[in-house]
Amino acid sequence: MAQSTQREKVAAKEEAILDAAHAVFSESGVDGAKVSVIAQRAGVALGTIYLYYKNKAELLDAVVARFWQRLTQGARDAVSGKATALEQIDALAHYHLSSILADMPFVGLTSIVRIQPQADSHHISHVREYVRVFDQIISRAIDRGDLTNPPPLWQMRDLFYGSLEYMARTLDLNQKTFDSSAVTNLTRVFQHSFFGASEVRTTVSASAADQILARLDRIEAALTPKRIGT
Amino acid sequence: MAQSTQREKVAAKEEAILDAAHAVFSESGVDGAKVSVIAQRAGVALGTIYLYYKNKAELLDAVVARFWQRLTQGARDAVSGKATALEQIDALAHYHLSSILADMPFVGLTSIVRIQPQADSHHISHVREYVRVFDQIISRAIDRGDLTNPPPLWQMRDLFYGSLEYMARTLDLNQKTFDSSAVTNLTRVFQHSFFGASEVRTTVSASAADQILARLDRIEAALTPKRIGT
DNA sequence: TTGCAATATGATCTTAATTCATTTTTACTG
DNA sequence: CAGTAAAAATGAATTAAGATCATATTGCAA
Repeated sequence: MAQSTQREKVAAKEEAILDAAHAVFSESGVDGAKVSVIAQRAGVALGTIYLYYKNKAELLDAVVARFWQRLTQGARDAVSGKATALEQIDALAHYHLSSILADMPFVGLTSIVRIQPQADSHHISHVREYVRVFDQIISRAIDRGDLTNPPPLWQMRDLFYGSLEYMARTLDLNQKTFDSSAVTNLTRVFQHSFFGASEVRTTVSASAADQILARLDRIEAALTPKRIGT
Repeated sequence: MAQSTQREKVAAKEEAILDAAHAVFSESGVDGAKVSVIAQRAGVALGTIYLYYKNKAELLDAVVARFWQRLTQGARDAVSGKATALEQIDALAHYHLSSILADMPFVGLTSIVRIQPQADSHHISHVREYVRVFDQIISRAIDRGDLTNPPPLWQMRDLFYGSLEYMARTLDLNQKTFDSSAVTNLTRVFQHSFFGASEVRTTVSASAADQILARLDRIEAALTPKRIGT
């Protein structure tokens, strides 16, 4: 700890406690994690933990909160470069799956937080913030008219995150690493079920090329006055 | 307890303990549940619990095991009357969603069991048995040739159960009861993404077409000031 | 350097899981 | 039906871990 100000020292210690707690919770589960071990790992005395967090449950809350915050930031970054809704969905799915896979033991824990009768309002608001990344992608696509006759947003959201969490569990259980086919297929589901206009599904694919050509013609025509940069 | 034989008495007492445990775990969560309260609720002395189960964790395991067994039986019954794969999927989704909704506080708990380092092999095998109902529907459909070029079974399975669990959580969170549109839309996703639309994926180089479409989307997005008609 | 407020410590307290010596019930025998 | 040995049940005592708090240490300003 080579911090100058007191504030920095305190912040660093808080970080150390959260890091230790994250590790110990991941290794031993919530019940198995001993506060004394967390304290030891963080290089502070047992009582110090209770200076920063009221009890074990609040410590877990803090670790979970930090987890969601980081995840949210990462998700925004992952999506930012992509143009179309489907590309964004694909990028988000890729990011989400690889992120939770990288932290599986901890992710298993987070569902626990929900159980605590009180105080999960924090938790919920963090999750809300996180899934807003997805919601915005879809909302924009709907505004743009990309989705014809879409189901309620929450159903698409639950389909997306529910599928990915379960896939992550399966991959983890089978000692597999990231599987890009899972992401591709999920994106494809979105494409076929929600994005693809009803005609794409009903009429035959043979006309796909014709459709594309027709659309290119339309775009080209629309572009003639204007110019597109690289 | 008006049982005649000793065996029946013991079985009845075991049932009573499991019932009490199920209730108390649901009400208070795993940590909050006191074994003494469970014992009281079951009408036995504290020590008696430990005659039937080695510790609290094993008691939870037993409750969870019974939960999965009942769920499996119910799922088989729910599917048995239906003829086509899509009807069976719809019936299973309906059954699964309403079942876990009816027992949400407990369902939240079950994910915990996975955390315990040891002994979840039981748990996993129960879950495997349960999801076999789904797997068989899909396998038969594949054999029958209903699915052309399907994704791996586990991905469809995780999509199915993951979506439903998340939908259940959302409904529960919003104090909603069963929502049949959620089931309908999930079934529709299966129909459009896996069952129908065989040509789309098989014939035309799907990836190439997708890439072109994605690029068109990007171009179209870049044109946002100008609107392109259909 | 001194004094004081902010921090940190870990022995102590408390609560709840688990054990086990004792009691009660059951089932069998003469 | 009494006697009795095994099985089942009990709850006081033990143990483990979370939480508290009186005391000690540190950082900072005058």
